[in-house]
Parts: sequence; C-alpha cells; structure tokens
Amino acid sequence: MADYPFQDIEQKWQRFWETERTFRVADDPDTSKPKYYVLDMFPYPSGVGLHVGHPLGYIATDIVARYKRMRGFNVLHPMGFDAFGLPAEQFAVEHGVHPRVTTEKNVDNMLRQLKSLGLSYDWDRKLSTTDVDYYKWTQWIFLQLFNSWYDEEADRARPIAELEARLAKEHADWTSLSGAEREDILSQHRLAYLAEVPVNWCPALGTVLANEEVTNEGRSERGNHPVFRRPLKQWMLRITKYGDRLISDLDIVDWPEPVKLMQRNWVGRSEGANVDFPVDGHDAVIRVFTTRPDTLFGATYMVLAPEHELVDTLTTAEQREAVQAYRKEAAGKTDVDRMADSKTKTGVFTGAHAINPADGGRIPIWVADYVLMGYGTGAIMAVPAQDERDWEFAEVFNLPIIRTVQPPEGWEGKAFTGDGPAINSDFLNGLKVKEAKARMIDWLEKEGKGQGTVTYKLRDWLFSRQRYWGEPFPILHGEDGTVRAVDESELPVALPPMEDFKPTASDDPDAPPRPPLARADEDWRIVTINGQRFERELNTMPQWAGSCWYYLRFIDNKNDKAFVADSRESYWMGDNGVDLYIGGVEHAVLHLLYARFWHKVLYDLGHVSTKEPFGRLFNQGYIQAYAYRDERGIAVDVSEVVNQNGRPAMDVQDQQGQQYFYKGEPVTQEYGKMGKSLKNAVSPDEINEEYGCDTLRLYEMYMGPLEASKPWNTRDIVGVNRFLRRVWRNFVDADTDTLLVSDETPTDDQMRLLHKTIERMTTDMERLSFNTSIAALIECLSEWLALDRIPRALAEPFVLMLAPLAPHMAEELWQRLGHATSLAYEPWPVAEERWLVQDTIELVVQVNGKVRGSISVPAAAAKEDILAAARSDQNVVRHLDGVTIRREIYVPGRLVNIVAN
RNA sequence: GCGAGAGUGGCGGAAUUGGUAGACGCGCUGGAUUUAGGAUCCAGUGUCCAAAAGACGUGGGGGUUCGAGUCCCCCCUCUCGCACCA
Repeated sequence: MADYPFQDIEQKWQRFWETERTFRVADDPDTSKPKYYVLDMFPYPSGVGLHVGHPLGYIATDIVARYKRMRGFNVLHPMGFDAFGLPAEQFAVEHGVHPRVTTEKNVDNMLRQLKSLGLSYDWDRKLSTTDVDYYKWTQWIFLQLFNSWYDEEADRARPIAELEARLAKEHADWTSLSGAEREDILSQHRLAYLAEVPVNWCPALGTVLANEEVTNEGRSERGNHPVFRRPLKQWMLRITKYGDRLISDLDIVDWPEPVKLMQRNWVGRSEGANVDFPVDGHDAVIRVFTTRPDTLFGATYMVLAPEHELVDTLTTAEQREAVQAYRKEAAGKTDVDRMADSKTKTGVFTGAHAINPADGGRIPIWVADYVLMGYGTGAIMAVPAQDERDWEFAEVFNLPIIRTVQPPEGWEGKAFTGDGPAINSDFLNGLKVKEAKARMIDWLEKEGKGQGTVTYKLRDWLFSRQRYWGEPFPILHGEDGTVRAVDESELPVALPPMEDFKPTASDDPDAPPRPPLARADEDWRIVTINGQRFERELNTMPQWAGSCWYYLRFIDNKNDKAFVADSRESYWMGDNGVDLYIGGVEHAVLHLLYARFWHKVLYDLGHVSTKEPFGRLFNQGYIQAYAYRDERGIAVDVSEVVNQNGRPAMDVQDQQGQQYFYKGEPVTQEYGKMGKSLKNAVSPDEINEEYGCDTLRLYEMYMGPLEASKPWNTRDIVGVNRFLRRVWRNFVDADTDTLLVSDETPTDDQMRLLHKTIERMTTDMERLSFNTSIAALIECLSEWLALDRIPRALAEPFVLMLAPLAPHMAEELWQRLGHATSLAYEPWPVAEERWLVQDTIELVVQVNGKVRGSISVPAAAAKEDILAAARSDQNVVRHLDGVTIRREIYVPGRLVNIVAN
C-alpha cells in the first residue's frame, strides 16, 4: 500500500459509525454531564443536490460536536429537512408525481451526500417537516396560537379561555351575545386570526405570494406572472404584540451584531404620539402618528395615504375627480414605480381642512403616495421645517413652512432635523427637542387630544398560502361563518390524497382564490360535528411554519404524547437554548424572527423553559467562485474554460493578465456566489472521489475564517491533502503497512511542541478558528517528519486532535495504535503548564522602534540583565554609536526597545 | 440616501489585549530522486539594491505613541442589509 487508502478507510468508518450507532444520544442521557446542543439550519431537499458551498457550515458544526464530545459534553447534533415548499409542488404540477415522492427522493440523495461527509449526526433523530407525525405538532402549535391572546398588562400570552372568563365577569351582557358575536370579539385578540388584508395576489399562479416571492417589477419570481395588491381574508399571526420583546431580548443572546441590528430595524420600533386632528365642518377626526410631537405648531398641512378610509368622506365636490384619478393611479403603481418617482413628490388636495389641535389653525388636507397606509395610522401631520420629505412636498405645492426648531447659526439647509430650542411654539418655546416632546405629550393627554404611543414597522404575519404542499390548518368553518379549531385529539389533519395539485389559475385579478385543497374529496373537506356541517380550512401554512420549531422536536422526535417532553426540553435547552446555531445570513430576519416569536409564545404558555431559542448564532460565509460568460453574456461551464496557453482556468484564475477562452471563443471572468446560475458549482461528490472527504473537510475549513466569504480554488486542495498523506506516511510504513510508533520517551523539546500545539488547538477550537488550528497541526507534524518512529506519547494526542477535523483517518490510526473502541468519546488532550514554560526566550531588540537584533536570554533573567544583553548585541551597538540612550522599554517575553538620539 | 462589514505578497489567509507584519497553505524558482511524467524530499520566494548593511511596505492622507495592520480624524474602493417608516 503505497499511499493513504482513503476510500477504504472512509467507507469502513462511515459504516462503523452507522452500525455501532456511535453518535446516538440516549433519549434520557446522564444529566449530571453538561449538555451542548449544536445545530445547523436544516436544508431544503432540492433536486440538484449539494455543491461544496452547502456543507461549509455542516462541517464546522460537526467539528464542534466532535470536539465537545471529547470535552465530556452530552452533545445533541441532529439533522433534518425543511421539505415543504414550492419546488416539489411545481414539479408535481408539471409531472403529475406526488410531491411526497419527489421530496423523499431528494431527501435520500441529500442524506447520501451528507453521510459521505462523515458528519456525526444522530440520525435516529432525523425529521422532515413533511412527516405527518411532525406536522401534527406544527398544527398543535398553531392551535396554541389560536387559543391564546396577548395580555398587555402581564406582557405575555395567556389562554383565550382566561380572556373569555374575564369578559364574562366584567360585562354583564356577555352571555346575551350570540356565539358568532362573542367569537368576533375574541378573534380580535387571538394570536392567530382571520383578517381581510391587502396581499400579493398572483391570479396566474392562483396563489398569494410573500413579498420576497415578488420581483421588483411586481411580478412573480416563478413564472414572471403579474401580481396584484388586493384585499383577501387570510390567516394572520399577531407577531406585532411581541415587537418589544423581540427587540429587548436580543440583549440576552450571543449573536452577530449585524444580525441583531437587522432584526431591530425590521421590527422598527419608534416612540412618538398619536394626535387627533378634527376636520373642519365634519365629525370626522384624523388620527396621525408622529415621532415629533414637539413640532406640532409647525404642522402646516396634513397628508393621507391614497388608501386612507377618510379620503372619500372628506374630499369636496370640486376636488373629487382629481382625487379619484390620483388614487387610481397610485393603486396601479408597483413599488418600483413608486420608488422611481420618489425623487419628485406627487399629491392632490382634497379640498378639506383640519384644525391643528395645538393652536386651532386651519390647515389643508392632501392625499399623497409618500404616506404609506401600512405604517402608523396612514396619515401624517406635515412639518416641512423639520422633515425633509415634507419640505420637498411643500416646495412642489407651495405650502407654508414654519420653523419650530431653531437651526444652528449659519444653517443653509432646508429642513432641519437636528436638536435645538423650540421656537414659534407657545408653551414649548426654548425647550430642547427631548423635553419639548415630553411636554407636548403631557399636554395632549391632559387635553384629550392625543397620547404617547409606540409604533412598529413590523406587520402581523400573513400566514396562509393557496398551495397543496404545506401544513393544513387545523381549522373548521361553519356554514354560518363561524370558525372553530379542530380538537387536539383529532390531530393530525393530514393532507388529502390528490391527483392534481395545481391552484386554480385565472386571468382575472378579481377572481376568487380557489386553493388546490378546494378540489379535495368531500369526505376530507366536509366534517360533521353534532349534526353541524363544517368545511375545512383550504389554505395551507407557509414554508416558515415547519422551521419555526424543529430544534425543539429534535430533542424528543418520537414523542407521540407531546411536541416535546418537559424534562427533555429543560435539559437540552438549558439556560441558553441551542448552544450554537450555524447558518447563512440570508435567514437573519425572517426565519430567525419567526422562530423567536413562536418560541416566546410557547414560553408564555409554559411549554418551553427559555425566553430565547438560540443562545448563540454564528453566520458562516459563502463560498464564492470564478465564473465565465461568453460574448452574449451567457455563463459557460467553468471546467471547459482555458487561458491563452491552453491551461485550465481552474489553475490560473487567480492570476493577473490572463485571457480566457471557451471552445475557442473569448469569455470574460467574473466572481460570485457558487451555484447553478453561474455554472461554477463544484460537487462534493467529485472532490470526495478524488481526494476523500477528510481532505474536503480540511480544505473547506482551511480556506479561511468560517464567517468570511472566500473563493473556492480546487487547485489549492492539494495542500491539505499532502498534509494528510504526510500524516499517514509518518504513522504507517508504506511497505509493510505496519505502525511506525515507538515506546520511547519523547524529548523535552518534543513535549514542549506537543503541548504548545495542544494549547493552540484548544483555543482555536473554542473560537471556531479552524483554519489556524489546522495550521498548528501542520507545523507540529513538520517537526516530526524526520523521525523514523514517533513516540506513542506524541502520536496519541496528535491523533486525538486530528479527530474532529479528519475523523476517518484519525479513527483508523487510533485503531492501529491498539485501541478497540472509537475515539469519539476519548478525552481531549490537556496542555500541561510545565511544558508550556520556556527555559530561554528569544527577544527582539529595537532601537527607536526599528528591529536591530535579537537576543536569547534565560526566561527568569532580571530586567537589568536583559537590557544589558540587548545593549551589547552587535548590530544594536552599531546603532547606538554616537547617540544617547534616553529610555529603555522592556515588554516581558516580547521585546526591548531602546530610545536614543 | 441611511445603516453595517471589509480592504495585508502573484493567490487563500495569519498576527485575540498596540509589541519581530506576512504563520500555514497554494503558486512560482532552483536542486535531489526518477528513463520520463507524476509523486516525494531539500532550499528560496513582500518590494528596491549584485549582496551584507539598509531603505520602503498592511487602500490613500494626517494624528496619538518609545512602538500602529491594530487606536483617533478625513478621504477612496468593494460587499451586504434597508429604502419615502412620518
């Protein structure tokens, strides 16, 4: 055996781990040991499989899992599949194959790919969001939401029954209301509720789309069909009630700051006041939200969003035509149009006037699309002097501008949004912005003209989709329009078998949505309870639902009595929730916000023990790669691109002055995220075949810091592959296939190197710095290359340190070292202090901050002796010739700097 | 426009708190071995200078310091996020 037989070894150990169930975690582990829950963001099982960019995070979590096991933790490291979603459904529509079939096929392929990377998951805990016994509990959680309300005083969710009891107690006539009337009131408080909301309706696809599924051109991302804004009755989740907690609890998690910031911005909390403006000659009152109540005296006009409900009522006869035309135009505008037009403000006067509640002044009411219906109250008081958008609008339409904050001396700008003393503001005059705001809010509240309030950008979560391949809602609709939950004991509500999964498409934007489930057999659709007929809810949940709680199900995935058993949940979630959660930044907001929301509801209801699900979050970077386009701009296959000398582009692409050709035609180089669209994807399968997965694992970790995005370079793989082969050659005799290890006692120098390496490896593992940890192993080994036989006392700890990174080779060497069991639970080597101290130390000597020499001194030497030695270094003497020493600085263990002139 | 992150050899990157800039790897150059290729091993490899000595060098410009890739100010470039949020 001349070379490292990676194929045999890797297969052997993958089989061993599987049959021995090496990484299985007991259902009820020894809880006296500390736990560590390390989790990946589980993948969507796509049909094209993985490219080498996908496993980056999985390899990292695997290294952590293996390392923590060796450090004595009970490690929970599970994997599953987020398998509901559009691609499988689309495939089903096109090919008539049930999405479950497609999904299972894709899951199998991905499982094979993941297993071929030697990842130490506890596969007994595998789950798929599409498993009926999984989504049974997704539906159960939905029922928890449906059966809860948010108690603002207690600042937590509570069972809806408690609200009902309170209403019955406080309102004598509660019992006289009809069931439908009571339900109407309750539904205004339920965390899951039906509401008529404007949605992105795509008639051609027959479904509502999430904002992310709509292109900037206002068309569907899939199929490029037109999308219309239209009000539809949909399921909503009252996530807005959690706005404050979703922000404040970010303080208790260890997450990347940029992600926290994105979430804070997404929730978009702003403090301000609601102010009521009476309309002149009407009963109507316009309520506005403002963050600047201090500028109320400077409000010179008002603006309503085009969709505002009062527009019709207020508009005068003379203005009616103009207003209607404007509203129609605004409704037809896509977001892109509105953005493009945002440079010049547009609007129209309603003819009506409002009364400024502060000074009784009469101000015009306008309609303009720079005011959004979806934020605040959909109406604003315009204060051009202190708001740039209002200033712009006032300039276009020649509206008055009154400064109420004194701009600084020499201010030449237009709107002044900074701090300064109030002017032209009656009782506020002289106050700075902060005090003026507080004073105005007091006044408004005392006068009954408004009150302090908080507004969020966050909207309630639109939770229904008109699709087949999703979780059915556990909801029944009565013929009288009432809604009732499916009884918990009746769960799951399984998807009905169907042949045709297509939503009902239409050219008519006003056609009623008919989701695929509307065509399910009547014995599924219709339910009779106590002689009353109900139709099942026909929408399904969005893809986010399943990923909102999968980390909890992994803890207890076979439990058929509860979504997770309390005792298991409290052990594995501990104080910190998931101890390490690794995934891409693309989930910075939606998935992570939705999961936190569900978790908090479950926490309020006493089903989980931590406030936050993910104690520590880490974003791995992307793997990028060079790509090439021909003259038509079409991406061409990277593997067939060559340079001017006919060398493969892969070998020279990071060098300058290259020209590239594809089949003789010149192509241009670019650089981007690896993937199908740029035709620059590299499959882990091909790397596995050529070098083995230990090499692939090592290379992906060696490329650079885990959080950085970095370029894939197949050429560079040989580096870590050479290292692994060197390890093998140093441990195993190529001719006899026997172990090259001696029982000799290592030298002191060898022990010092070993323990220095252990120390480096340990700190690097703790800070997920795998690139430098590999460098430490390479350096260590290179010192032993000349040895005929490595002393066992060095060889064993080395193999253990290699184990998390290249587990197959490590297991094989460990076995050859005479161990009968897997090294997966062997203790991690400990660096001993006595081998970390040096007898003599090397010090750099600087003169005026420039390195002029170096000295070797006993570690225990006195400062005076060290300085004397420094001054006598030959080259230092030269530089001290003719100058006077002013100062001598000694940094222990580092350097000496002599300041002289 | 607002917000965040980044910029170090031919390339990927290292330098946790201010203390020898370029660890480790790729590539490249030379040598050994080999029929050859491959593989392996040894040496070299930031720039300038023939070399020692030295000078310069972490996007650019200034500053603080005995000492700055690291701290402060100004500017440039790139990437990402948000985008009329009142």
